[in-house]
Amino acid sequence: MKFKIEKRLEGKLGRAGIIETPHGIIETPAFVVVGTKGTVKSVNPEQVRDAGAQVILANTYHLYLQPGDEAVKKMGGLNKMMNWPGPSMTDSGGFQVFSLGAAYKKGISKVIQITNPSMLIPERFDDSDAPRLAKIGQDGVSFTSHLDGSVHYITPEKSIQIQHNLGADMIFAFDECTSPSEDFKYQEEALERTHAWAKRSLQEHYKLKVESLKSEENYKGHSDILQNVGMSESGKRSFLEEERSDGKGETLRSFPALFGIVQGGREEVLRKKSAQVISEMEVDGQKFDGFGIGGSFAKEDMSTAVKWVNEVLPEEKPRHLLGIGEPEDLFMGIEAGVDLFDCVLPTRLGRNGTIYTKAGKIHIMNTEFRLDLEPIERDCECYTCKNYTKAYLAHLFHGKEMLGGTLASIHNIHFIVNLVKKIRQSILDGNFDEYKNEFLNEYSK
RNA sequence: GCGCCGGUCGUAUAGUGGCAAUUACACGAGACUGUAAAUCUUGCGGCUUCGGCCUUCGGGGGUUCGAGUCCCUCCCGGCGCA
Repeated sequence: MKFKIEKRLEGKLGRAGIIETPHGIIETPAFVVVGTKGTVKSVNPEQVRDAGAQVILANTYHLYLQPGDEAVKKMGGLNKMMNWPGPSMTDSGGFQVFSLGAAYKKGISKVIQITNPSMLIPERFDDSDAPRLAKIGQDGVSFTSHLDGSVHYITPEKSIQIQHNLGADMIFAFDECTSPSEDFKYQEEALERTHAWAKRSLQEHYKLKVESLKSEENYKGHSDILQNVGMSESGKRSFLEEERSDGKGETLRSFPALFGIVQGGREEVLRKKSAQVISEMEVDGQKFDGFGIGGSFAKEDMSTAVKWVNEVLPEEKPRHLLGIGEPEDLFMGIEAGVDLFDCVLPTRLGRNGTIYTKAGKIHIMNTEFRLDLEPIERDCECYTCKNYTKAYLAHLFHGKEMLGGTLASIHNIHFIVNLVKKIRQSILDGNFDEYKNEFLNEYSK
């Protein structure tokens, strides 16, 4: 994986760039479409592509449970299995430490409304005996499968092994996503754990790289490279510069790029420390290829937290703001130097009948749309808008027809992916602020 | 004509003396941010100062402190016998 910055936002952290992966390039900033179980729910890869998506993200935990990472490997890896030709990523399972752990059955998620102050009580609310499917152990996390109740212990090493088997282009270190309602002491404790796990993730990643290079199948024809294995540090470093060419412009061997994850809750000290530690972390000269910014946020905190982190992270590597995706958040993140976003909202909202428009979100099942013969947006270029009316979509949803969720998801993916593309273009054209104001004025009026 | 069964919120249902009345669907509104999610919450007789108040279980009458529930009668529907 390579990353190149093309243009910066004057006086700000934002930038537009290009990531190169074995499955093609990603023009950044970019929105990554989520396909947790190796499928973007309700839409096929061609529809995802046609909606403008460049890259998708699947989940380690879910694919490990079903069908199993070995099965995915046998099917030729994530991309081949799901017939997705473009760049791909996998999340590490770190979010499930939170969603199936501290957040389990509590109705809390990535972004917490500060309007509920009880969410932000200063002392840690000890509910460790509350029912949860994920429990943090000595050196990993034990998960009780939501599918069949079986228990699985996931360590950083295990997460990386699974992700190597899944074979995405970009993978993430195993981390602990914390809730903003945790107190400083817990955030600090969790952060140390995340850092220790990051180190182990990096170690395991490096180890698997070396093993893979040493293996028979990779040996063939590449003895020159392998002679370096086990030799000097500089030698190791040189062959580990992945995606080397054999002189004919072909990639010899591609490894996933590993992203380290910054945590630290809403604490400035912890966020900055984390960005520092993660960006400097190395194993035998190997560092993280990019960075994830994780954690559950209070909406009001998100912008400052992202800025704290991106001021510290090295600018020559890509940054991914994990799980974030409302339009306002995208402008905020891009302005603050984020290159990649992923979020389930376009597809989840779509399936549940909420549709993005430039004038805000609409509930397609509301009475007012039952006889509305207009497309969702007259000037939208997506398949849904070019071919169907709101009345028909409303009918599909009322009738519980699967196509409703599909068409709404296609539009929502198109809407969000292309919003980010337009923001990127505004950076290149030098009119980011104008575009931002113009869009947000109409969107939130 | 006689006998039996039945008529409850849009629909289908629960309810056999304390009931503004069960459940499901439909309908209305809302939520959803590294997917336990094609899911969940909530409203669904009217008014309300949220304590209540009023009007409701085919129509009418009655028994009772109290009736969707018991009695009488009428209307409507189904089945059976003539």
